[in-house]
Amino acid sequence: MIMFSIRANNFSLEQIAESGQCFRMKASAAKVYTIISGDRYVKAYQLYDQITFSCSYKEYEDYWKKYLDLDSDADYIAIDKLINKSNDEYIKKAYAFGSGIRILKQDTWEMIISYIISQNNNIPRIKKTIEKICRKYGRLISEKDDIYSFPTPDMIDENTLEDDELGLGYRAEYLKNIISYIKEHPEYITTLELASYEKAVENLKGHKGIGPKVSNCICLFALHHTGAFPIDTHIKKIIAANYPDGFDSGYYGDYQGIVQQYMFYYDLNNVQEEDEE
DNA sequence: CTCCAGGGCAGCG
DNA sequence: CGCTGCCATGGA
Repeated sequence: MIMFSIRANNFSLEQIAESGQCFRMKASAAKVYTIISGDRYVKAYQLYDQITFSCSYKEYEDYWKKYLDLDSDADYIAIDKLINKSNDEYIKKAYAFGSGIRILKQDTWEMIISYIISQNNNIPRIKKTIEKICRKYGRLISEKDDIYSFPTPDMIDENTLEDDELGLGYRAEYLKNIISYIKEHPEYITTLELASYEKAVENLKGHKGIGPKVSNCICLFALHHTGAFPIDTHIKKIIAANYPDGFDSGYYGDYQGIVQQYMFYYDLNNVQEEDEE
């Protein structure tokens, strides 16, 4: 098998997989993570700061390096300094807990669909629904590992999205609308990727089923606008419990999206303590 | 049984 | 503008 290794700080496959920003990354019993994006996949294994990938150096350089945000080490050094010099004890705890998180650069089309599904939904069910969509419309890309691609727009028949097996509920109509729109405007995704953060958010919000939260998630996890700060139920809960005078995400400027992810991950995975008051 | 989940929309004022 | 009730689905 072709393999390739790198070393990295501020990087944890486990934390990224459990961070809730990606829905198709999963670990096998041997702590080997399968990372899937569009019609590609790679397996990765981490021992301390060494990460080994089941792909060639070229494939890593061409795609996975950027996908995993491993070309942005300087940003994570900068945010480490920014958090350490602040006096925000909650953020310091959240950062200490999840400092191996990176903001992935995921496929734009895949994130549009995934985050529309995510609304008023929970992570395990979001993952199941996306898996069903891939099996229903996607292509078998690994028989050995039983992996299906995320379908492209033309692989999806909008008229079957309401099938009970998918369990999309009222979200089926939202998907139908955006998929039809993208089929009629093939340049849409590229236009989004070239747009500024402000224009991308506004444009995304113009579609049914995409509001402030979903649009900011797409901006953060696909378009890599790390100044985006999606506010969901967890972030609201964190702010209510820890910031009686409100939370000024602007302090972290272009890195506030990364801070948001530390907060989210800490709230999601640090289950002991908390819940007093 | 109720409550909740990476919210958004329509319909108000 | 901001606020409120409703929206499908499934797991706890």
